[in-house]
Amino acid sequence: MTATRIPRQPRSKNTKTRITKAAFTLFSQKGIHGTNTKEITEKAGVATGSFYAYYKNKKQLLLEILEDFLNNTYLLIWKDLHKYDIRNISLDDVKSIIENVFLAYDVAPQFLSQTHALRYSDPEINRIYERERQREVDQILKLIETNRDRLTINDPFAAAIILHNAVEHVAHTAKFIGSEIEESRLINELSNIIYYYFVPRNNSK
Amino acid sequence: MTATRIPRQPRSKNTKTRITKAAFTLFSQKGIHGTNTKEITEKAGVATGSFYAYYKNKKQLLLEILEDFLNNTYLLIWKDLHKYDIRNISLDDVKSIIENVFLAYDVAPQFLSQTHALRYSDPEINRIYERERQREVDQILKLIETNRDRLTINDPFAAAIILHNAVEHVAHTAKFIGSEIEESRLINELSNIIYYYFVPRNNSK
Amino acid sequence: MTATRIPRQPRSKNTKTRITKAAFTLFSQKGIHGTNTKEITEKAGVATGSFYAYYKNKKQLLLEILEDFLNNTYLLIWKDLHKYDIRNISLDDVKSIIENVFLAYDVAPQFLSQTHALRYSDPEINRIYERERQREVDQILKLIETNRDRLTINDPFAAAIILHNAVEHVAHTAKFIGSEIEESRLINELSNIIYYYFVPRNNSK
Amino acid sequence: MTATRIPRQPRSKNTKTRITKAAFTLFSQKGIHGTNTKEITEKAGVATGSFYAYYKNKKQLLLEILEDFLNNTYLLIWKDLHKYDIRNISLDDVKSIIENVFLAYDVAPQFLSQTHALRYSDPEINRIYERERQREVDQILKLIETNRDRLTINDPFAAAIILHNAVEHVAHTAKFIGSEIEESRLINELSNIIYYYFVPRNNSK
DNA sequence: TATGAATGAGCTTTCATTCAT
DNA sequence: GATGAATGAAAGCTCATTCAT
Repeated sequence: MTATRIPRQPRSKNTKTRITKAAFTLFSQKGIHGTNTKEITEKAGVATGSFYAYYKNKKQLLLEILEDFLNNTYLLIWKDLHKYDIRNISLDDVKSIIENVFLAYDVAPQFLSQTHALRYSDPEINRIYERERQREVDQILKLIETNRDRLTINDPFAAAIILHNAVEHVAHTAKFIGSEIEESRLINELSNIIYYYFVPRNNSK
Repeated sequence: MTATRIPRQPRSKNTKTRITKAAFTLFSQKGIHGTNTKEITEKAGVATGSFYAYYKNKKQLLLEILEDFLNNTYLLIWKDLHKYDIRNISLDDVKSIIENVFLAYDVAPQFLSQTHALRYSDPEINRIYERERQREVDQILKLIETNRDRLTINDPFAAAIILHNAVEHVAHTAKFIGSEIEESRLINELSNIIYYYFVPRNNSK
Repeated sequence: MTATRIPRQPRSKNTKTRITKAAFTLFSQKGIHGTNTKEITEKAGVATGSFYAYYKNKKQLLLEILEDFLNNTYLLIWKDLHKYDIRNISLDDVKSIIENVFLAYDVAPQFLSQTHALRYSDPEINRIYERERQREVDQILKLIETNRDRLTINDPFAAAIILHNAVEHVAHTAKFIGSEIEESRLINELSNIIYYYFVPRNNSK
Repeated sequence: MTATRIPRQPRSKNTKTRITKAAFTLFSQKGIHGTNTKEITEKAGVATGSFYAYYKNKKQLLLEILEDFLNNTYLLIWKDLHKYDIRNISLDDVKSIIENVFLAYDVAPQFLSQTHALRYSDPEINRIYERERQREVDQILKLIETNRDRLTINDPFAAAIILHNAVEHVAHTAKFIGSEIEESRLINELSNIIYYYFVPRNNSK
């Protein structure tokens, strides 16, 4: 009924930005459920009403922030995948790709963790993440398909899903679940697994 | 002030069990945040007050249920890992292990998904999951260590973490994230990746 | 979803009664729109939550109070109409009937006025009032029908509606709209109009 | 602080008119309480701030609209009453007067219904309606007084109030309360009642 | 004069938890 | 042990009104 305001003047652009930034920070720090609108507006230095002028409700704010984040930041890591020439791909190339994914998690680890957590209980959050995941899987798939004749991969689509999933979640685990092991060791070994999956080594140990 | 009641008589044991079962079902169906105590006690056919006789609060209920579930059901899948003789391990053995993990997720997929989602915002939930994860990683690690000399694995601990993570999350993804691909294809390809990581194939394509 | 509580214990019977009474008073004094739930619960000396244990919302409270009031108090005035023997009805009988209606308005004039005002903007309030109105019109209609052959009334149903309406609203007007004239004068003259409608007087002035 | 603006230039006259018209329509459609200032200014195609340039607040807008409406539209029906020569008044004359009142309710039935509803909770609204009512009652009273010696009316003032009230509310009821009976039947019978009150019929049935 | 972004008091409603019985 | 009525802090959201531009 009440249409949300579309900022036209610099003043209000500022207001919306301040709300978004405050929400981003608080969601990361205290969790989505742990943050209420009052806290957001207070941190943003803005009135309660302004919040609802720009966002229909808390949920819509979250969806917008997440979508922006994934589009602007997250995707970038996987986007350049097609640049690699799989015929000459080296172990270091693989390592470099994986390192980039790990780095992506450093941009806003808390926020990613908080929203990721909601995938399984919130269909709308999931939808946004899924769209992104499929884009990323597609990048991997294209890389495989391009050189399929040179690879011993039976099911490229399944492989793409699994590889994406593995890299993604190992990074995720490394960042959020304890610190029993250094990241570099995980990156190294994951690189090995993937590299030797693409480029079988000789059994001549 | 009132210490949490430890059920001794059959009648109250029944009460606690009924609360636990009702909560498990509702948490799975409606999510943790989506379930309130009134619903739990109503479904359990028990008075509101009884809830607090057995549980300090809603959170403690969740922790207890989760811990029980992981101990009694979840762990079982990985427990028998040491039975495998890695010298003679076949692709089908690997597939069988992975299939078991996938099966585990069928026991209570909704509940797992709901609680898993809270790992990243709730340290106590995370602690319980972490303990479990470490136990499972240990099983894999033992398997590797036993045959280390026969394998080309540089960093067994890192490998164990990654392998566990990959299997775990591919299963997770298969169950909860859309159904763009049949599980069997994921299981097959994941088995390939892991098997050929352990048992390098000849490069003689 | 949350079923409203049906009071079983004396303690809670008391609570519901206190809410109802407080609401009745406040609605009368400050108007329906002018009264909020906080005021009601405060006046009732009851917690906010208790309100919603007994009533789904403010609207439902109003409907219940109104329905009770009309059933228990309001109807009574018209109920005994059939006792009158129209063949021997006197001007004083008519006057007595009208006086009773006027008296009915003294029981809770403010509340009647407030709810009456909502008939035209609220279909549910109107439905309740309409049911009552039709019952009352029926009483008048029965009285007319019984003696139709002795009366010069062309359209008894229309007449019943009009007579009911006139008595009702003259009483209403007398109570709520200024005090430019004494009630007794209105009662007297209204009695005349109705009496001479039933019992035509001679034109021999 | 800022005095309410009195429109002098055509442009602003237009603005005020547009606000008034939009408000009239919305009040009629959605009720007074159901319409907010944003909706009004949006429908008027005017900025929020402009509203407060012309009206102190929402209430004042309503009062002005109502007063205008009663002065310009409503009163007209009763205004010509003195034209009737009561010595030769016919049943059709009475019917014609009543029909006019009924017609008046067709001009803006929703608006009348919405504002009428507020009489009993809002003294200022009531004041406006009362002034109007007294003007109308005066018209009837004059008609009676002019021919008092020819009539059998004991208390002309009371009679005027009652007659006005009856006509008014039967029309009101006919328009807003269900449709269990055709208007024409109500008009006919009401005309009978009033006509035979003025011009007693012979008892020679 | 006109604009529309910003304000914030105020409202309804929920629900984990307590406690008298 | 069990009951369920009562609690009240806290949350989300609305909207009449103000005021800088």
